[in-house]
Amino acid sequence: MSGFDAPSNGPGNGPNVAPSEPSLGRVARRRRKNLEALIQAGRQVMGEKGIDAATMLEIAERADIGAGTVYSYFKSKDELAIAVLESLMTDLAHRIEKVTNTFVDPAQVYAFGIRTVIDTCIGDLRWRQLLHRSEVMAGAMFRQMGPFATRDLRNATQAGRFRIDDAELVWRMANHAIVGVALAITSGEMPTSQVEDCVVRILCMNGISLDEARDLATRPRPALPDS
Amino acid sequence: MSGFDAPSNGPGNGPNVAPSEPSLGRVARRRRKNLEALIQAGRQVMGEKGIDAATMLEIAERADIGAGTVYSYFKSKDELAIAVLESLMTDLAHRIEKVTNTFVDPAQVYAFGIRTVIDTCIGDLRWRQLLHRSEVMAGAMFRQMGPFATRDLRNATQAGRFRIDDAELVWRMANHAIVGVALAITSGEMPTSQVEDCVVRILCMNGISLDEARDLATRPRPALPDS
DNA sequence: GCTTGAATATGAACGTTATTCAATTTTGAT
DNA sequence: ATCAAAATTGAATAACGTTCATATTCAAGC
Repeated sequence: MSGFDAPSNGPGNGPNVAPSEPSLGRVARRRRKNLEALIQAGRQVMGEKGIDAATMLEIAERADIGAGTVYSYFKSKDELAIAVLESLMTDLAHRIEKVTNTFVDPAQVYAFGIRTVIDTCIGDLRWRQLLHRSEVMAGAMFRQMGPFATRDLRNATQAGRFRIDDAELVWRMANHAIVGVALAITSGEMPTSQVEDCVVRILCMNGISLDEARDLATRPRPALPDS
Repeated sequence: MSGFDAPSNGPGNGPNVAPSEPSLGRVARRRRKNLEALIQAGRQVMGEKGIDAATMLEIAERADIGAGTVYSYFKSKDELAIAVLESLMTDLAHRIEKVTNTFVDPAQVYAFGIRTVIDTCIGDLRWRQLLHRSEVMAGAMFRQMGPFATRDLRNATQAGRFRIDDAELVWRMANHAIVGVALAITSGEMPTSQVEDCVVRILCMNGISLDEARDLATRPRPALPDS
């Protein structure tokens, strides 16, 4: 089961909005609603046009918020983009966990996650555009899906399936490799048929043999629940 | 075996720009000179301020070229950035080859290259700024250093040191992992002491055991020649 | 209910900068 | 010298992220 629940707002910077308490004042509630609307609008517009081509004005209008007001929620366009991506990542992480917590092999849990993330990146229209800011994408992925992924890596290591000292390190590298692969596929530089090989190589980073990695990557995968 | 522009062990091949042919017209020669000046200016300005903060005007002025003229050489700012990065990559690839073509173990050749690229990314001030456009960085790296890297991967595979079917695939993933690692280190999210572990994991992608990878990554490395 | 000041929202205005384009210069052949 | 095509120029354009003076909303105190 989920030992980690993704916190709504990570440490460091981020929009300052109180957690959802039922006894919150009207202002705070509206503020929260506007924040949600902004992220939702950001998901739409940025998913359609990409992060760079999306304009703050269009996002603000789609969220029914004044252009300048956005900056009382996010310090910059990039911060909004990060929030949007983190929102997507959190959703996906939870959908993945719904499936994998029935698995018995901890290594397979990780393998399933890797494969699913890649598939989503290249399959979901709304994700594709966002790949073109690799470092933002990988950063959000690292932060939001990290707790899940590193937990799986540690479980598999403890079970003797993987050999990893620093799960965060491995996860970070896997992250960037995933984004790179997805970028290559969506831009037509690589056929979709190679995804499995990519998963194999990412699994190799966990200190297992090529054959073990191949075995893990070719196991049948159940379908994801709808979001 | 390798592609047309795959490097051979023969030294003396200059960077991507051919040596000035005397049979070329005066216009073509001046055009080539301006192109070089532009890339050089781009290396300077973008290396100082990063790709985004560098302005086309400053680059044009530093190259002693009219602001609009740049667009007769490059279709866009991004295209100029790509040329700049490719220029850096080519230089580094040749410096690496000067050292590695004395090695006997083909696997060590690759390992040295990986380590050197990471070190350059995080050590050279001019490279650091450029990391923030990961996808451009990784793309240039893939294209310019690819011929060298895939050749090394294939050599090592043929020698039975690595197990790789598609060298391009592995190189692409290594690429993005390298950029991700460098980004994490330069932004303080990861200590420099972890670089060796990163190299180990990248080597693991080549289908070797963790111990073999560790052995490769810890071999003493000769110094690079100055550019 | 009314007042009030602080928090919040607004969108027009600003500044920056990549890109364009009409005018000008250069080129090489006649 | 002449001319047409190619190359160059830098001022003008347009787009967009961000700021800011003003307006609005809210909840606490009277």
